[in-house]
Amino acid sequence: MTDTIREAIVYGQYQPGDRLVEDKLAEELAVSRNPIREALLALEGEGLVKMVPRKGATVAHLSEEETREIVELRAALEGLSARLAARRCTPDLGRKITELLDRGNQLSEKQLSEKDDQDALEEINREFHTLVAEAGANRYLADFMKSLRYKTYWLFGSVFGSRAGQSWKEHTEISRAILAGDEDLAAILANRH
Amino acid sequence: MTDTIREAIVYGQYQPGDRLVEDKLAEELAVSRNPIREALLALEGEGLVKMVPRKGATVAHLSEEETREIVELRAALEGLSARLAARRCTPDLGRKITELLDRGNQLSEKQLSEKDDQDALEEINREFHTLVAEAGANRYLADFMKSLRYKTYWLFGSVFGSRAGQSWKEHTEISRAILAGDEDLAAILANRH
DNA sequence: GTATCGTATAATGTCTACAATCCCGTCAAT
DNA sequence: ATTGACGGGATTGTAGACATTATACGATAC
Repeated sequence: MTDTIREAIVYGQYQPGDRLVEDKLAEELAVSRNPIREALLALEGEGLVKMVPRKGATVAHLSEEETREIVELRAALEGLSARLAARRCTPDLGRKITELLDRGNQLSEKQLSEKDDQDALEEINREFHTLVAEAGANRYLADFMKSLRYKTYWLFGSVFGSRAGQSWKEHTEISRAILAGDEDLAAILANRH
Repeated sequence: MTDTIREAIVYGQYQPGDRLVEDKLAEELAVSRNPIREALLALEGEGLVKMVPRKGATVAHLSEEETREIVELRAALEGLSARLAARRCTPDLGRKITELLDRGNQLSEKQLSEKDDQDALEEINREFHTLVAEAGANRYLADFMKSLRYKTYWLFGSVFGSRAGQSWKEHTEISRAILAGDEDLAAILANRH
């Protein structure tokens, strides 16, 4: 239920500022209001929904200010995450990362015109970040970054495709620094990324 | 409702691992199960409660591993927060911080044996961190750190009192770095703190 | 014509009831 | 004695109904 509504928001089915009326959602999704309320509450915790007591829920409307804050924070935390990964990366995870890198490189060498390829690359992108977070061995950081990534995708989803190739090159460099255990370099690269 | 349960957890009324049965909580707090469910859901989002579908909610049980992760993350983020504060601190906020520092210093010079004084100092401590977060001008970071602070208090609440004096000296130094706009120093000091 | 008050409507907050599921203890069969 | 099936009790998930409150619109007074 939560996932259904979240995707509807992230994929743009509901626009920022739209009211999310419990009765209507309940009818559309063919459940009672109770599960809807719980889903909205969870989404509020993630920052995608804004709830005002006695007034109802709306899709969160991120001001430029907040957008800046999210991007800034994500940049800083990607840096921190990469630093921790460089410090702690186990051989096993290192192998997985290089493996994923190979797959990504193969894909990005092909022409990127096809929709399927782009989707696949995005999926690999996500996996890459997940692996780095795992290597950092800090679940709280990993969870928080996951929600931040959701939000940046939400904010900039449309322009991701065009940067996919560039993005992948940067991943390669970051990985190299992580595998070499160079904390500072990994942090700087990831921050810029 | 949420606040009531959270405090009961943070102040140790419910121990980690304890089951939180909706019916019983509902009866104790004299409401129906519905508000309870919503509160538990919110607390799960904060990480104080663990919910398993169809099995129920328990007070989260933080392993040593997780404790380490929380402390590590908080240290890093306090550093980041102080860095941002040093970069962005407005004159107005600067005044407020020095003001708060004075009040804190006055209090910490008195003997700290009295319970009231300790409580007051803790309150000022909280305000200090809140001000620094505000100066950093990043609400997402500020919110996240607030929940981290809740958790560290929960984990180490009992030993806070003894460190209050020491802690306050460190605050003074951090403030000085922030007001001077020295990002690196502020970050390092706050990280260590 | 404007402002204010009252009422109607719509939406949220809460409660009670019921259905679905899980857990534990008992009992029988091998 | 151990394992597996079966009930009973407890607990969660969901539905529907009621109470409470915010908002919008219209009527009335000035």
